[in-house]
Amino acid sequence: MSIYDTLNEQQKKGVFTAQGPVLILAGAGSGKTRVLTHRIAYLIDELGVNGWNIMAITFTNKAAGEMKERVADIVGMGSESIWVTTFHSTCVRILRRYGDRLGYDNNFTIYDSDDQKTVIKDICKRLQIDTKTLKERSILSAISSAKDELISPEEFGLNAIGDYRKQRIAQAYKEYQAALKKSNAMDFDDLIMNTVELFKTDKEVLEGYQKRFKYIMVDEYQDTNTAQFELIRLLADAHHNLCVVGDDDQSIYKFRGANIRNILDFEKVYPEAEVIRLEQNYRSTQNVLDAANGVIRNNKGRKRKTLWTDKGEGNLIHFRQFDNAYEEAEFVAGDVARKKRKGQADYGDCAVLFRTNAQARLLEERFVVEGIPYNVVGGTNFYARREIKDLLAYLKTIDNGRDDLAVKRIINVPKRGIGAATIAKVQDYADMHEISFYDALRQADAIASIGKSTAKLKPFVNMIQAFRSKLEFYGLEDLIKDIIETTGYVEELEAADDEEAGSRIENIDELISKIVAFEEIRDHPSLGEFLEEVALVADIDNVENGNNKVLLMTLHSAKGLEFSHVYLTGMEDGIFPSYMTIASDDPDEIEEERRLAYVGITRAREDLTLCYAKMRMIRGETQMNAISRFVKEIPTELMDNRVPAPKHCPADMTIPINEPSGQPYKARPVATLMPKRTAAENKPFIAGGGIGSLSAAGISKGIGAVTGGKPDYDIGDRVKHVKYGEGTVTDLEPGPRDYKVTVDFDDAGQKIMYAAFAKLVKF
DNA sequence: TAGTTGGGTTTTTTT
DNA sequence: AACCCAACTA
Repeated sequence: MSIYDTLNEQQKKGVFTAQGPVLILAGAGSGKTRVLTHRIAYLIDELGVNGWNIMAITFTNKAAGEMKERVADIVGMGSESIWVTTFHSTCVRILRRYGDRLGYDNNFTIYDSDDQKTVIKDICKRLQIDTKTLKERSILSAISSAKDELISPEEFGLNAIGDYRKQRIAQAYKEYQAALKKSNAMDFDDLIMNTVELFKTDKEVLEGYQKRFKYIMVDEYQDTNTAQFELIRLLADAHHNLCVVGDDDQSIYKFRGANIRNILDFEKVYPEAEVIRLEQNYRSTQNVLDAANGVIRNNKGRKRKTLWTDKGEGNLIHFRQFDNAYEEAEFVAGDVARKKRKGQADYGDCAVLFRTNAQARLLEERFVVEGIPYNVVGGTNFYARREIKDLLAYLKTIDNGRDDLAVKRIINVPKRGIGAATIAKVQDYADMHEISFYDALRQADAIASIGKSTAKLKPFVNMIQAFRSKLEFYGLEDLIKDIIETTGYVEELEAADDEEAGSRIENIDELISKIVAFEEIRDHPSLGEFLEEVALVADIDNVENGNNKVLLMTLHSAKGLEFSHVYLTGMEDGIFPSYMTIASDDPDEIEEERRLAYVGITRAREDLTLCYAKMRMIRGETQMNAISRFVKEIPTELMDNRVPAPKHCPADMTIPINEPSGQPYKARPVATLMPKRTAAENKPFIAGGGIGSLSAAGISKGIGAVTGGKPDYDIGDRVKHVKYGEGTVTDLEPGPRDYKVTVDFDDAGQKIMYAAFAKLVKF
């Protein structure tokens, strides 16, 4: 009996074909992760390959972490040394080591989309680009696409000849790259493009990595872009032991540069490639699969694939129609509650999917009312929130003084009376002497034009310098608390005392928790590493399994996940497929949208519910939409089709799909149905959240973040802290928003902390 | 310099 | 509906 016995023939072929290029076309739910993990096990245990020589690339940190775990479970020794990471982390790791060969400092900063926007705005001003006709957003997306295709600013300029608009973008692109380099910063796309550049210009580096990575595997291959493919191609060039796994039907990231040709043309690039199809689905019932197949068969130009399962037919697909989005949300939350009550499903078995993040709002409110624990994945990234970005900017300034953006962000936050005029003068001085903004600040005395304001700049510089020198002696937790204390950041928020301030403070507490957690996990936690980790996390990465909450997320976020019970909401033409793709003359766009529907449907193991709302408020406008064409592509015999019965009717009523207006169900006026609740009114209902909560600010902050209550320990009690170990409580006093507890730890000495996130356990 | 207000804009998806 | 920005006022 070996671990490979449970694999089917095709899966075995995928595992045992270790040499040469391999393309595994893996339908949804066909066990591709099992193939990858067993393949790694086979390489190590049977072929004696050193884990050091294996690289597996995934798209999210979450997927990477899970793969690492599963490999460790089945491989005896040597799984620790395998590189299992995302494209972006891989590139950062390489560039941290060799970035200097491209003219960057190895402690470069990673810019997020917010930072990019700030940079491009400034450039548009300088180049006098009229942002009415040429939007910053379009410029950035043009730059991003160029980088995905490995097109340099120079090349972009050459292609732009004769096209004024393109020429302007080319200028902006050039300026943008210069600005980033000057700030010692890279954006997401640079990480990939620069690594490719490094490999192409530096044989020594490339050969080093080629020698190391004898076996390379790429997951979600259909979502790779041209630059990522080139990166992989270069790495695999010495050994050709490249195994890619993907499903062209699940390619949903074209807007991010994913090049579907990578998968469709794999055999052209590697004519000797072995192609393996995984067509047995182990996830869903026949009905779910038939529904998925019914939709996806309307796409042209896909690789032939027929998914089958030996599971039974299972439940019919439920199709539910509502008058408006409030009723839809009411139904979904109610249905989850009903299933829970009847023991048909637990919260953690359910997921609610939608096309756009904005749709989460109503659903969330309804889940709060019902008291159902849930998590919203995505929306505004935790690290993109203002207060978090502010504090991170302090950390970045301390870590990399060349990051002008970070310095400018915080120089007057909290208010120090340093205004735009002063900043402009400092910048002029910096430009003149070709030094960074921060270095210019340090020489403020020499800037004649500033005058009195010099007195305001000096304390700022001194403060940053002090943080830097103190960092030699204390850890990141002490640093962030010192920053908050010294700058009075939280104090200012407390003074503001509005509703938002409360949730901002909670977010800051959560940031501190994340820093504490980071320091616990790492052996030698450094500031740079923390900032790097933070820059590369995706929302989905923080979703914990096993805390039994309903997950609310976009269809995109749901890729790669599976749930027993899935709700697809907003099944309306104009929402899904989105209006943009319907209006587009490019038929490929609607096909990508259809693939998204395919992804959504195939997330379900047993039970799939599609929801339609006749009316929906979009950007302040009430829209009426037809039933999604994707619903109509599902064979009708697979569906039950009902509108919920009005209160006085005994049973649900069945009506034909094509005549939603035929229903006898009159809604009460929308306004009285579900009056909009303010955040304050929502507070008593708090249900979701918890540490690591990804929910929209304010609505579902967590159990662990509840502040103000008196802890269950007192002065003199012995307590245990997750990091500092055991100690004695020496002081406990009520602070402005939480108890401040002082503990004399046996090993770590005396610490003062807020009770809510100290999480001390009395014993 | 800081805070307010009114007007204009909004890609849908994200590493 | 919500956000962002520019212009205006204190």
